[in-house]
Amino acid sequence: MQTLLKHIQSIHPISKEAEKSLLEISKEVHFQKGTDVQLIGHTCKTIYFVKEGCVRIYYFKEDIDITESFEFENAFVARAESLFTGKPSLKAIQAIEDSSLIAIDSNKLFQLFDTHHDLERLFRKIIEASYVNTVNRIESLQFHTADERYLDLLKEHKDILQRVPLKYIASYLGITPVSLSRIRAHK
Amino acid sequence: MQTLLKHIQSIHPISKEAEKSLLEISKEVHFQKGTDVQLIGHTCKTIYFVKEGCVRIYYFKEDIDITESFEFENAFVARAESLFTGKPSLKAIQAIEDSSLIAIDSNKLFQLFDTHHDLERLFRKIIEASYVNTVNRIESLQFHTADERYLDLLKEHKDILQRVPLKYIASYLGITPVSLSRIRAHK
DNA sequence: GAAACTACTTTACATATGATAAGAAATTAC
DNA sequence: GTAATTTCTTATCATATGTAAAGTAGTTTC
Repeated sequence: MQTLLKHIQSIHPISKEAEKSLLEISKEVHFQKGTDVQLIGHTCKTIYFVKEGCVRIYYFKEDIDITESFEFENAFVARAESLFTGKPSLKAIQAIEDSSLIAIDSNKLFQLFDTHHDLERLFRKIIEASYVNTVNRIESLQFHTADERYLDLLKEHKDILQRVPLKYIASYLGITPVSLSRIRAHK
Repeated sequence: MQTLLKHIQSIHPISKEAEKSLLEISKEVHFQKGTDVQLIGHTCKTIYFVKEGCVRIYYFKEDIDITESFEFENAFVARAESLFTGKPSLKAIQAIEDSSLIAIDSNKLFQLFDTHHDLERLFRKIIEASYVNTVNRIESLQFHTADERYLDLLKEHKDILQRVPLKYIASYLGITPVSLSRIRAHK
């Protein structure tokens, strides 16, 4: 749990009481490579923090598996569209490697916001940062070529090729595995 | 200002005192069609609420004008990547029609969060909703054809063709104006 | 260790989108 | 109201990506 507290500290320091309350609604969970952390159709009631390993959010479009996002160590993961609307999610979370996650009960967390103002601020900041990331990703998808997006991804996650199968990377970039192979061959 | 308060009410009701404080840091501003509300290179310190008219966020990629987003009546607009990081923005906000906006001083707003917990919650929810929107937009850019994206946009904003020039719509969809013309011709 | 399966690459062809240029339509300026 | 400017469309050609199929390499299963 120290990893989580340390990460939080770097975003927005919170009181000892808030830390204690947060830990009370958190627990460490483990998932084997390839297994689903959360299933399609399930309403998201948990926010995860990746302590070790990596996960992806994915969904199916007409039977094709599409990776929406990856998260590695020291990042939060949740299916925002379900967590913030209360509707069942069309997406799943899957462990790409054997992973240790810290699961935070979101309903209890939202309740804590009433008594711990600093916790709400912390999570506001986390959401803001995620929002900025997605806005940047839109820019990337809107006007960068697949080629540029591939190179940008490698720059940002230097070890992603060693950790994540290319087929997941392809759909994340918005292209087919065949097209990704072609791009890689031209380097 | 009633429009703003009414909109807020529908998201997360706040106390009379919070409303009063919010109005104290807000003022109505007017922009003529085609003029910039905020300039490129300027650090974003204002959150706007569109009372009337419509605006777009845009930037230049290699001299080409690209529309990142549109906002119409009853929506908030801000350049998130600058507002939440404090860095100068590479983007501008422009009025597409003669527009009446309500300008909220973001630094003062963030200060109010300390005394008005309900205000922070309101804006947390606003950010959450924006975040969900951008996640959905990624999905759209990632695996829908330009054709599908065009039809989706028309469905969501039925009057957009009457209000927004096609060249702005084209770059928003991630395609050239020529390509958009082609898509429209095939309907 | 052989068989089965999965991930990745390569090739050939089809299609969508980009780039450029020219013309038509609409809007703005005087 | 005409001229000038901007916006939009159409046509042509080039290029990137998709689809399908076959082959290779690596991994898993028993």
